[in-house]
Amino acid sequence: MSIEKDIKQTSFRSPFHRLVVNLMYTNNWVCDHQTRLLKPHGITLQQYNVLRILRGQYPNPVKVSDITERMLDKMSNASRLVDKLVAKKLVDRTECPSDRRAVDVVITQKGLNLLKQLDTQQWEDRLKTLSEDEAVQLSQMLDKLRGSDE
Amino acid sequence: MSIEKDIKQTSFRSPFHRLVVNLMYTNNWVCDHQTRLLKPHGITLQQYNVLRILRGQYPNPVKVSDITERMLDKMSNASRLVDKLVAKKLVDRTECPSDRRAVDVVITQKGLNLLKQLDTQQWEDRLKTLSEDEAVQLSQMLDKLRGSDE
DNA sequence: TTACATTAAATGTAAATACACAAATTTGCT
DNA sequence: AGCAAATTTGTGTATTTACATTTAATGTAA
Repeated sequence: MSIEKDIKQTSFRSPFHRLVVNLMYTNNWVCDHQTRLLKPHGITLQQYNVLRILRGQYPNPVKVSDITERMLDKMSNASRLVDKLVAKKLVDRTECPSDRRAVDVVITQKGLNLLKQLDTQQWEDRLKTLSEDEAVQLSQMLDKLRGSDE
Repeated sequence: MSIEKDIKQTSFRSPFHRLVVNLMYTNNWVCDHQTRLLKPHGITLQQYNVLRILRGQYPNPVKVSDITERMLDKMSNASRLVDKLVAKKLVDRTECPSDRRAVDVVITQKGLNLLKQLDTQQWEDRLKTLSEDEAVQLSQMLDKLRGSDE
C-alpha cells in the first residue's frame, strides 16, 4: 500500500511511474519536516541550504555563481537570496578583490551559531526507519537512477 | 562520487545527510526533465499532476478538496490552479449538487487528449538506467524511509 | 588601444506560491 | 428549530520564483 494509501491512488502504469510519484511525494515529505523546523528560526529551506554551502567552505568565501551551481534546486536568483541573509546578518558580502564583477560571500559567526543550533535538532532522526546501510544503498540507487553512478 | 561530484561537496556528516541531499537533488533532476517536456504544451508540472488525478477518477468528478489531499506537493491553492485549467478548457468545474459548498471538477476530452499525447512521450524511459526490479525496490525503500511501509 | 564577446551579479516583471482570512454551506448538539 | 462549530472554496497580500534584460568587469584578438 504505502503511497497508494497516502495519495489514494490504487494503480500506477508501471514501476517507473510509481517511482517518480514516490520520489516527489517523499521529497515533499522531507521538505515539509525541514521547513517546519526552520520556520521558528526565521529562515527558509533555501536559505538554510545556502548557509550550509557557506559553512562547508568556511572560512573561505564563496561567490554567488558558486552558490547557484551548488544549490540543489537551482534557483534563478541567488543574488536576492543572499540579500535576505545579509539583512539577517547571517552572511557577509564583499567585493572580490581579484575580480570586481564577482562577490565574495562568507558566513558570519551568527550564521555559524544558527547552524550549530539547528544541527543539534537532529531532525534526521526521523529517517532512522532505515539502517545506515540502507541509507547508503538508497542513496546509491538514486545515483544510478540519474545515471551518475560511476 | 556522483552527487559529491555534481554539487562539488566532498563530504557529508552521515549517510542520512547524504541521502536527504540526494533525495532533493534527484527530485529536482526529475522535475526539470518533466517541466521541460510539459512547457511546449503550455501546462505546468502541478497542472499536469492535477490532470492525472482527474483522469484517474474519470468520468467521476473530483472535489477541489480531494485534489488538495492527493497532490504530491500540497499547494496552498488548488482553487486558482483549477482556474488555470478551466481557462485552458482542460477541465470543467460545476457546483456539486449534494453539497453546494463543494465544487466538482472533471477533466474534459481536450484534457484527456493532452494527457494521451504526453503519455506517448515516454519520458520515463530516461529512468531505464534502473531495471524494473530496482525501480520496485527503490520505491519500497522510499516508503520505508517515510515509515509508511506497512 | 579598440572592438566585441563573455562572464558575474543585479534588477524589472509577470506569474506562482504560502499563508491568513472571509463567505457560504453543512453538520452536530441541545 | 436554533445556534455554534466545522467544512469547502475563494480572496487579499506579501513573498518567492522564473525569465529576460541590464550593468559592470574581464578576456581576447585585431
